Amino acid sequence: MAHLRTHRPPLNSRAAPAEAATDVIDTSYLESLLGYNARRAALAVIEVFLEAMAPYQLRPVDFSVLSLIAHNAGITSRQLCATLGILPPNLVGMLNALEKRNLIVRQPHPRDGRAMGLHLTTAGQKLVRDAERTAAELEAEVASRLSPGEQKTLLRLLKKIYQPE
Amino acid sequence: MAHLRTHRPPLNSRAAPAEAATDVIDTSYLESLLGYNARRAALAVIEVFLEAMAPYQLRPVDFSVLSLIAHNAGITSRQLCATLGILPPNLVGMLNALEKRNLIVRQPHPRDGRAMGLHLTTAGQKLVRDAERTAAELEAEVASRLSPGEQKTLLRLLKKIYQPE
DNA sequence: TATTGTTATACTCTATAACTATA
DNA sequence: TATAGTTATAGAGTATAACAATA
Repeated sequence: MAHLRTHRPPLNSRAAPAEAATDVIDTSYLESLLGYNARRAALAVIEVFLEAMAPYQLRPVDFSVLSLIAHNAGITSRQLCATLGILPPNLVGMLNALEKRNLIVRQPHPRDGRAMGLHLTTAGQKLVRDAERTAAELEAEVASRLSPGEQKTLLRLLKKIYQPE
Repeated sequence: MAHLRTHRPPLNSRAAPAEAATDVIDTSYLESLLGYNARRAALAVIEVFLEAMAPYQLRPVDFSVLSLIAHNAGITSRQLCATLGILPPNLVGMLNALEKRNLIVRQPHPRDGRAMGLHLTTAGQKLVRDAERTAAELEAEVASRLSPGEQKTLLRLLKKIYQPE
C-alpha cells in the first residue's frame, strides 16, 4: 500500500510502532468550524460566570430563571421551560430549591387554575439586583478583549446563528 | 404523603393572585449577555450537527477525536484530553468504542513506553473523510445566514473570547 | 517522585413515562 | 381530550480517587 505516494506522506507507512508521535497538536481544522468555536467560547464565558456567581450560589440556569422572573413577574413554569429550553420535570427541583431559599414564591395564576405564577420575594429581588450588577461587570471584563463595536457585532452575529427568523 | 405547604402570605397580599400573568416573555436582558448568546448559538449549531452526523454514528466529541487523530497521527490520549478538555477516565470508553468499530487502533508509542499512539484504520480514514465533507456542507448551510465577511468576523471574535493570549 | 492509561465510582445534567388537577 | 405541574426514574455527561506500568 505504500506504492502510491506522490509526496512524502507524514501519515503512517510501514514501520513497527508507526513512528508518528507529535509534540505540537494541529487543531487548525477544528478551529475552522463554527460549532467548535461557539462551544469553546460558550464554555469559556460560562467558566468565568460560575466563579463570579459563586457568592450568590447561582448557576447559570438559576441566574436565567431568576432574571426571567424578575423581568416577567407571574411567568409560569411552562413559559420558563419554553424560553430556556428546560424540560418541565427538570425545572421543578430548581424552583423548589429557590423557593426554599426564600427567593421566589409560587402564587395561583390569575386566569388558569392549573398554573402557578412565579414571583420574586423581596430577598429575591435584592439578590437578582446584585447578581445582575455582577453579571454586567463580568460582561465588561470578558468583552474587554473586544472593542465596543466588535461586542455589538458579535452579539448580532450570534443571534443570527440561533434565531432562524 | 401529605405534603404540607406553608402557605407563605403573597407579597401583594391584598389584591387577588398578584395579577401579573404575561403572555409575551421579555428576554431582552438575557439576550444582552454574551454568555447567553454564545450558549444558544453553540446549542443551535450542535443540534444541526447531531442530525448531520447521525449517519456516521458520531457525536460531536467523537468527530473531534477522530478528526484530531486524522490530522495528528500518533497523538496520545493525554494530548487528546488536553486539547479537547476531556478528562482521561472519560476518554477511555470513547476510544474503546471507536476501536471496537475498527475506526482506530492503539499502537505502542515510539518514544514513551507508557503511552499509546492513536491511529486511524483504513475504515476510519474513509469515515473521517466523509464526515468532514458533511461537516463542510453543514458549515456552509449554517453560516449561509451570514455573509462570507461576517463568517470570518464571527470566528475571529469567538477566538478572541476563548483564547486569553 | 511524576506521568500515562486505566478502573471504579459518584455526581450532575438531561430525557421519558405516567399521574393529578384543572381546562 | 388537552395542558400545567409534578413524581419517579433512566440515561448521558462530567468529576475525583486510586492503581499498575513506565519515566
